[in-house]
Amino acid sequence: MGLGHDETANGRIAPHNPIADDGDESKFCSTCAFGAVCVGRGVDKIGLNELHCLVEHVGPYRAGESIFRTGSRFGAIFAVRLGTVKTRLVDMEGRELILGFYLPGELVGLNAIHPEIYPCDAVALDTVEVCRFSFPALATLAMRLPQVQKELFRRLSKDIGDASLRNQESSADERLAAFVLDLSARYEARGFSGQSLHLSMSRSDIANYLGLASETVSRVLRRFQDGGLLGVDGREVTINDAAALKDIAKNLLYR
Amino acid sequence: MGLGHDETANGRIAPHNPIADDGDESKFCSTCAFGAVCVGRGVDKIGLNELHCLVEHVGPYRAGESIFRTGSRFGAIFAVRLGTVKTRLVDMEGRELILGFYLPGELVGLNAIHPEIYPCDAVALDTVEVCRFSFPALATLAMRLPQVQKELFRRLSKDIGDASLRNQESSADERLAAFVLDLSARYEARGFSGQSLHLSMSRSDIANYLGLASETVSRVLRRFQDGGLLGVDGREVTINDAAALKDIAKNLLYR
DNA sequence: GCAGGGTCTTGACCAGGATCAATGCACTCG
DNA sequence: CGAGTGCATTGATCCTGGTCAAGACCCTGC
Repeated sequence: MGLGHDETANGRIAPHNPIADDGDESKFCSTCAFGAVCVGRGVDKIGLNELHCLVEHVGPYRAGESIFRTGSRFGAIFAVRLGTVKTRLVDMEGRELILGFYLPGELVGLNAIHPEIYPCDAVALDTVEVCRFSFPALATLAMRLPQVQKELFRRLSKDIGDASLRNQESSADERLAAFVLDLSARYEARGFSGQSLHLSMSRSDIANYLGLASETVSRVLRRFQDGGLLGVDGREVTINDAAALKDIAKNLLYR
Repeated sequence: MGLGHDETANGRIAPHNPIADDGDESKFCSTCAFGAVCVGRGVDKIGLNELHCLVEHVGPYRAGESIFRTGSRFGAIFAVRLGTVKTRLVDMEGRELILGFYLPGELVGLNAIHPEIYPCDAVALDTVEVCRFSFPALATLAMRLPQVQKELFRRLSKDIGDASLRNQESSADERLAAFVLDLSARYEARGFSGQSLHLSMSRSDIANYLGLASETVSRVLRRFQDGGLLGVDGREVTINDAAALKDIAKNLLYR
């Protein structure tokens, strides 16, 4: 904890990767998925303490390591504290299907409640630390604290909406514009810069997630750069014309 | 209630459309989304009664009528009792995006918990009756009955998994094979025939849902029929070679 | 019966993006 | 330092499935 930098798998320093710092519990909670429950919405001190007792800090994981694996028994959900996590399936031909990317403060593993085993892998894209919430304990707590139950319902419901919106068929340009704006908004929601962002994932991860070929991702980013919409330098992206991007992505955005 | 047939908007009789009959409460519950909670899993009599008290029967709706509309305040989730419901967005250019189809026994509206307004329309595809569950009441009940809470978590979680699987990029053949098999399995899970099924939705609804053109749906169905995989007669479909279909759809199925 | 309006089907053509292939680039390690 | 590796970029070609257009089929209502 309190790492001042992001050390990637190959040891290089990537200072842009934001951290949900919990050196100060209240600051941590302000960026965490359950922050609203703990801090903002009138949960009493006892409930707050119980939630904190229930949390277990895990990590760090290095890039490529798994937080959980497909098929293992579901026991907990995870809030990302540091780094970026992707979730993925691997089909029998060994092809990967990326389900989502999770930034600091976001919750991973909600899709495992139903099957009671994790239906996907959760893999660190860079150095990752997480908070582990035992789900049985959380559910029990939710029996007593309406705010906790409500927040769980909300989070689950939101993920349904987000996932089903992604089903819209759309062009490569729309998808990429929406992808960048979505990342930007999520960083901003946690108090980080939404203007310039670091993509922790490879082009082929992005492509896979968006249902495109990685070559297409390259080409579209290039086109956006040439058109002055984005600045692209490897995995560093700056948004230069958010309005134009929003216009391109408009059909994928309103949620 | 207890309608012995399905009367569509134009008055024609379509005897194949299954019904989640609740003339007998216990039979109804056996096909309903909450059946497992009420009947199968050790909820005490009091809890069962409370759940039944909370249910409100609504309908019938005729084809094209809305159960709820985008933007209206979220107050309840609905279990389909009779007929088929689709959920959809309409974008500013008036184009429709179909999010899902719901058969008897399935729950509609779970994606509305988060935004607290319905994020989509729910529209009857034929004559529809539903059970209305006030969500605040249900959440309150869930505070006391672990099985109810658990079932809600499970349903929400399942919808996340289902929605994100649909994001996989795949060919028209894969999508249609998976679509038919999915419908078949869902009918079967409720005790109806999975062998021969009636499609309540138009070709263009299917196409929209699958991210295809309706012409493509026609062509692929024709090809499946010519290949002996399906029997297709308008909206009546029979599955003749489930194994072959599963092989085509294999990458979209294992969940 | 016939006209009218959906929905579905079929055909011809076209384009967006996938695939294949080559090259560049950055970093690691021997 | 130079080979090796993985990722990113760019170009050339091909194919799936979308679009446009016409016709078939079915139901309804006059």
